[in-house]
Parts: sequence; C-alpha cells; structure tokens
Amino acid sequence: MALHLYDTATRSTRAFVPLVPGEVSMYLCGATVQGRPHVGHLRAGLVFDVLTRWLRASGLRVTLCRNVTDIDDKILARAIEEGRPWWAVAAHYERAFTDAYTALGVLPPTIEPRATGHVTQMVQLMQRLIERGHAYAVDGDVYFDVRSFADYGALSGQRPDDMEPAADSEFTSRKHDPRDFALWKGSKPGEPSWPTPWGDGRPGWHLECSAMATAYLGSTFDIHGGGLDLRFPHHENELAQSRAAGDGFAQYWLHNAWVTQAGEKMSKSLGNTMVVDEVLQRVRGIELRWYLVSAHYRSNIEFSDDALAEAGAAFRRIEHFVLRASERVGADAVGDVPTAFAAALDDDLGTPAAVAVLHGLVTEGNALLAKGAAMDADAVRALLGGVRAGLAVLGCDPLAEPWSRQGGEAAEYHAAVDALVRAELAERQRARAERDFATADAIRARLADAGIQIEDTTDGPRWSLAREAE
RNA sequence: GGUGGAGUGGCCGAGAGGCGAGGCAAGGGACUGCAAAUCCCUCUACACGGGUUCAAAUCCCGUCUCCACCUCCA
Repeated sequence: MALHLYDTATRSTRAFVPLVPGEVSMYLCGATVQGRPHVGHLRAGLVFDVLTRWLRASGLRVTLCRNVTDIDDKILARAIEEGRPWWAVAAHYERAFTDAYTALGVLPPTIEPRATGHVTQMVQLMQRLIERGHAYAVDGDVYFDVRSFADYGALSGQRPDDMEPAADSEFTSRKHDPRDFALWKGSKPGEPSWPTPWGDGRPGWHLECSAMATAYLGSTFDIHGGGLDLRFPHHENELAQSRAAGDGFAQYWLHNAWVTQAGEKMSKSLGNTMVVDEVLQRVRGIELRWYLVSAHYRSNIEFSDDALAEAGAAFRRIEHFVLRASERVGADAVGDVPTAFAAALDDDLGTPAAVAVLHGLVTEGNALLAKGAAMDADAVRALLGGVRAGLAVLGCDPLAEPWSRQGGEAAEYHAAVDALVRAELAERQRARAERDFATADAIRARLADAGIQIEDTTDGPRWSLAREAE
C-alpha cells in the first residue's frame, strides 16, 4: 500500500499523491518564540520530522519549510516583562527552540524563515487581496473580509453564522464584520513597525504563513502541518487568504494532537514545568523522543513521568539488542525497513504498529543471540539491519547521528573506561573460575556502584552503563 | 449554542464487524555459582443501556463522563 494520510480538510484518509512526482513540499507552523519550549511544542516538530524521514526513506525529495514567528503580541509583552528589546527576546527563544529540536534529534528544515524577514511578501499578498475585493484597510489596519470568501469555515467545519461573535477587543468597531481578521495591525507608539502603502504597522498572525509558504514552496504545495488547535482560526485564515488571493495552497492538511498533563492542555498560558530542558535532566533525549514518537500522532498524549519511564524501558530493550547485535556482527548493517513496518507507516504514519514490528524483530534477534557461538550471524545481521532501518525512520537509531557517541572526546573516555573495566572483569572471571564467588561478587558490586552493569553472556562478560529508570 | 474527538486489562497504548497489536508490571519455567540480561508459558479488556447481525470493542440509537476548537496557543 502506498502512503495514505489523514487530511483534515476532507476528514478522510487519502492516498498521498505529490504535485510533482518524486518531490514533496511541506510547510509546518513552527514556534512563536516567546518562551521556553516545552514537550508539547516539540511534538509537531517531531511528528513532521518522522513524516519527513519516512517520505525520504520512500524515495521522495522533501522540501520542508518550518517558520519562526518572531513578532507578535506575546513577544512584545514578554519584552516589556524581561526589560529588553523584542528582537532580543525573539532571538533568545529561537535559540532555545533550536537547542530543543537538536536535543531530540529533529532534522533541520530545508528553510526556517522568520516572519519579520518577509514583510515584502506580506504586503504583496495584501495588495492582491485588496485588488480582488477580499480585504480592506481601515485606519492603518488591514482586514480580511470573511463574507467575501464563500468557503470560509470549510477546513474546520465551521459555518460563520454559527460562530461565536468575536469578542475581539479594540479592533471590533473598525471591522465590517466581527469575524473579519487582521492581516496587518497599524502601529502604536513604542511598537515595532514596517512601512506599507496603508501606513506603518506590523503583521497579523496568519498572514506570515501564507506569504512564506508560497514564497518558498510555490502557490500550490503538498502538505501543511501543525498542531490541532491551529486548525481554527490560524489555518482556516491562512487557507482563506491564500485561496482568495488565487493561490491553490496546501493539498493536504495534517494536524497532530496535543500533549496534555493530568487532563490539562500544556499551553503557553498555563506556565507548567514540562520544559524540555527540565525533562532532559531526567531522561535521555532519545528516550523522550521515543515516548513522543511511539504514540500515534493523532492521539492525545497524557504526559506523565511514569509513562515516560515505561517508554524509556521499552526503548532500552530495543537499544540493548542493537548494541549487542552490532558488537557481534558489525555496526554497518543497516538494511531496508521490514515490509510490515513500511505498511504501518504508510497507513497514516502508524508508528504504534511500526514499533510493535520492531519489538517482534528484537524478540527474534535476542533468541538468535542467545545461541552464542552457534548463532546464525547472517540472520542476526538481517534482523539488525531491519531494526536499525526502522529506528532510523523514527529518528531513534542509537548508532546513528546524533545519538552515536563514537567520535571525539567521548570515544576516548569510553576507551579508557573500557580498559579499566576489562581488567576488573578479567579479575572477576579468574575468581569465578576458582569458585571464589565472594571476590567475584565484590567486583561486580564495585562496578555497579560506579554505574556499570555486567551481563554474563555466552561469549563472556559484557559491560554497559546502567540505565534504570530513577 | 455550533463543530470535532475520546472512554480498552494493574499501567501505557494500538486496532475498527469473526481469528485477543505491542510494551511495562505480575506469576511460573529455562539459563546462571547467584544475579542481570535473554527466551518460553500464563493472567487480566473494550464506559453504560438497548438494537442490527450467524457474529459487535468495532455498525446504529440512547445515556453518562472527559477533552479540544469557536479569532492567544503546537
């Protein structure tokens, strides 16, 4: 089965057919850089990272555009709060997001455009909308005329007449209709502004994505992604303004579900502590990634430390196999993804089923490894290759970048520790051979105190860092 | 008021008319000097009430509970 994706616009799972054969253009709504990234923020980046990896593994060339919203009301508010310029705030948190993406192994997008760098494109888009009668300027603001666009509400399944009247503060009186949304906000004293034919001002929230998506991906492109909450109003408005301007815009709309905590949504306004930096004090990045990636992207994740620890344990089982097997048959054995794994991902990115496939392979592989010298090395190599190929698509291959620690100083430390531990293990083996188990166990306990765990395999002892959940 | 989701075993978490995903935990067995790791076996499910069907966790009707969106959100 070829790739099928659930398209929010049609509320159905559709076969994915790219506009240009062999190529995929994808736009993802990225961060509004006004605070420290938390686990919820990262989910969209992670989900679409897996999709990108899967598309590439399927032989497609992917252009991924993930924007940075570096000007908006909250950034301005934050700047006042922190007592520094808005651009310093935006730059600071943009770096924090970049660090968080990197810590979770999210591949960098093809392009990461900032809103403030694309005012020209926004002005052009507004001009087109005004010419076509879909937008109007009032006192330096520019609004989209919702009534002028018949399909408004189609993406999110809303009908304008059923919507709650917008309690939209100060702008309401200037709008032709309360549901009209701001494309451009006229400048107020002390706020940053850019010049336009309608006066100085700054971008409204929705305009930037339409302007940047079409600037980099063309007037019509394949996939537009983001969190479920963005469906309305953000994506509805993007779609309206772009289609009204004559662009085809996105062909598929994908939305990931939320990360919640104790039933509460982890939004910026709740100010909870699931900040990525803090979670990474407790678990490795690869384990956090596994936790977030092994759930289906359209299912809610109720974040808890217990669930995170369980996911970590499940991942370690797979990781353990990969490490042990590669020690036996070599670390260069990356194969093709197993057929069942491919089928799972082709079915709307069914990562849970894909993960189950990997667990099955690991069980098989462990059984082979348990045979020791009598094992079928080719069979192990084949299983290892399949497991690693699958892990690579999920971004969780422990032997691949960025998780492998084979290079640089870390490798030198590893070699040094390895030499010391091997000496200890040799001593322990000698004691065991002499049935001096008190000494043997004392050595094992000493290593355990140092955070090193021992396994007695058919090929002799093997050591690794202990990674029990705390 | 409008729109859309969800309720699965001790826990996490899939599936979407028949043949119980997977993991974690638990119990038993194998292996081990003892462990650890690993393998094998076992146990516990589909919110509630009706209905359709040879067959319902899955479809339909109703009820309850929870959640999301309706111009700040990933």
